[in-house]
Amino acid sequence: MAARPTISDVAEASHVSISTVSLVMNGKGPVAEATRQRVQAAADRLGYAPSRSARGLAARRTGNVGFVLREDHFRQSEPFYTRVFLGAEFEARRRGLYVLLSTVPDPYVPGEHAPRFLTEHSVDGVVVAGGVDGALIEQLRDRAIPHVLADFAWDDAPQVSIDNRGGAFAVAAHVVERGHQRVAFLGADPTHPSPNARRDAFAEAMRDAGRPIPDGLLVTDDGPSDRATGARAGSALLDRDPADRPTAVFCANDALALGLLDAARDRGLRVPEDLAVVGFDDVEGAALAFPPLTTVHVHKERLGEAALGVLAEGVETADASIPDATLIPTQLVVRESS
Amino acid sequence: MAARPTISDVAEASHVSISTVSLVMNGKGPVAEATRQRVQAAADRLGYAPSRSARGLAARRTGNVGFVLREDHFRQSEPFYTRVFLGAEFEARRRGLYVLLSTVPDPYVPGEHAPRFLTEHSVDGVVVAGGVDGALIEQLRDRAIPHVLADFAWDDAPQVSIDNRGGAFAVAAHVVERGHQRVAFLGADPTHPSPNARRDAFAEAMRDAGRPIPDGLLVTDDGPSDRATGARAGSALLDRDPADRPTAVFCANDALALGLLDAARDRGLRVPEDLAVVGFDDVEGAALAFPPLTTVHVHKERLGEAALGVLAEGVETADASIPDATLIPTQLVVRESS
DNA sequence: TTGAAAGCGCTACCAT
DNA sequence: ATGGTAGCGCTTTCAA
Repeated sequence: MAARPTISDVAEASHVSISTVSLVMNGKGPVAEATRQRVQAAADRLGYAPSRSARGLAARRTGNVGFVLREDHFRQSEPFYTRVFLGAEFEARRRGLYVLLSTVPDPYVPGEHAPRFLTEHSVDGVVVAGGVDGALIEQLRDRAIPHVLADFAWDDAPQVSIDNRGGAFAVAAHVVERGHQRVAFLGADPTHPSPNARRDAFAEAMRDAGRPIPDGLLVTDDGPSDRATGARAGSALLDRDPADRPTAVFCANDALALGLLDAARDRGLRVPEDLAVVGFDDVEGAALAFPPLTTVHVHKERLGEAALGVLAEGVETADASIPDATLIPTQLVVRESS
Repeated sequence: MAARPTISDVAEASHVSISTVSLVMNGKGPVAEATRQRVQAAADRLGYAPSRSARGLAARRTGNVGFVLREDHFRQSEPFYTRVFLGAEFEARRRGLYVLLSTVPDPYVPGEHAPRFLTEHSVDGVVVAGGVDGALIEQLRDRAIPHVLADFAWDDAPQVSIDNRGGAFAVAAHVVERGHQRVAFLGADPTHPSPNARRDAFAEAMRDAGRPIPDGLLVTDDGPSDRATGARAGSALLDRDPADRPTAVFCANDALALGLLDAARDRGLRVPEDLAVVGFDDVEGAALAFPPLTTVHVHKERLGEAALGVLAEGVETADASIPDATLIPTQLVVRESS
């Protein structure tokens, strides 16, 4: 196998200097159209691709971005953040960047758990997906590593978020239209802003609709937002006196909703006749649930794309122009559980 | 913020040449213990971390490995390959490598879908997880990029696989012990070696046990190994004449088994009384299924670790010494569906 | 519009 | 056991 072609090979083949080849490859500077084409042709013919290492060394930019998320989020049954990652990777590819994925434990000890690429400065910026220990974000800030949070918030760090408010309002309109009088909200993981935002917006919308949610039916569990929590906290809701048991429950995410469905089934309750259930996120399992779950669709890939885009713009323009917040729209998907 | 320290800073601070610092940082060559410690101390004090780019450029190794899997495998509801990736990432971290994750579509067109890091030569080797288009593997071979397949096989490419045979034998022993006389096997995705290996081993074991599986009960669907296929192909199995409807079904993976549970529920069959169901993989959802699924546990992280380990060894020793095959053990987990 | 040349920070070879 | 030094392949002034 011939050795990998270098910029000099291309320069030689197209009878120009390596400087010119560099300009062409980066689409910079003023280059005569004829020259550009000749160089490009030679590069294509030789199968030339610039060396990342050399480029990184000379330009002081690595061309890598980090993507960090909490380990338990990555392992969780429904691939929410996996899809956020896919979106980020897609956008990175478009921009010629590589994504280094790393998970961090919770709690996070900066000195011990820091992703290698942080300590080694081998990324130009970092996307943080979902809730993580604030220590990580502060470490990023202290080291002056550009970062964007996707579906999370911390101090005034730049973020890209889901339109939780819009989704919650749509759900409220839906349950009101269905005529439900006793409606509950079930949330969890109070350290994450999304469940709380959904709760507050939902409570507000129901109040606006003249059906304020009584205190006892507005529950936020301390556990993680997973199916087990949904089953447990949901059970408490369903075991209330039948007279004030809710006829509809809006869960802060699909995992909780699936757990609630488990609890309903255990009690022989029919869904949606005896109990309407609505989730949030629209994960894969929502449509496969029994019955298929009414939920708020979140475009996860787009969230990742947006986060990476915002980060990349900030890194390229090298100023502090990372916008404070970007909102990814949501959409109610009515299936059979409500 | 002070500029990032370089090797020269460390050399200066510890009164040695940069060559010596390099040796120390790489744990190579003969260096006096006193010198080593002095250098190390200076490096720590300055917060020095070698530049990846410079190192890669000089050493002609990038320190990156690629991790490729099919896009639909990555998005799928149960995070099987996600966990394989976690294992690989863990092992990579131990070895000071970065992992670049990329998905490829299926079918795969080499010229069009090749992960960037392949064409840009920015990885030292690649782990391929799960079934992918053979064209990808041939491209790897043609470009002489070291690679290891995890849970897949193609020609004589080095691979790390699951002990499908051992798992299938354990399942056979289990259903025989439970006294089942009419047992079926349900597989899918015939292009992947694992379902087929599970089928063949299971058939062999049942034959050995004097309960050969009749042809009609040994089904391999052409569809993907997912829940929808399980429901569809499972329905066909359950709609057979009651006289020869199976009393137990071993599914090639958990997704199929969950689909079969859906089909059984639709028909009002009780599990395990009317129908015993056994899966394979032990994904998150298996324990949460209704009823909890008996299945064969696969240590997914270990699969990833092993694949990365094998790859790294091969890359480091730079010879063709990548072993042909490594086997990751499995274990039967009996829950309530059988 | 193009070219020459000076690094970027490191590894590895050859001296000493 | 340690140091000097020549690149690795590229970007980026600065000149022409």
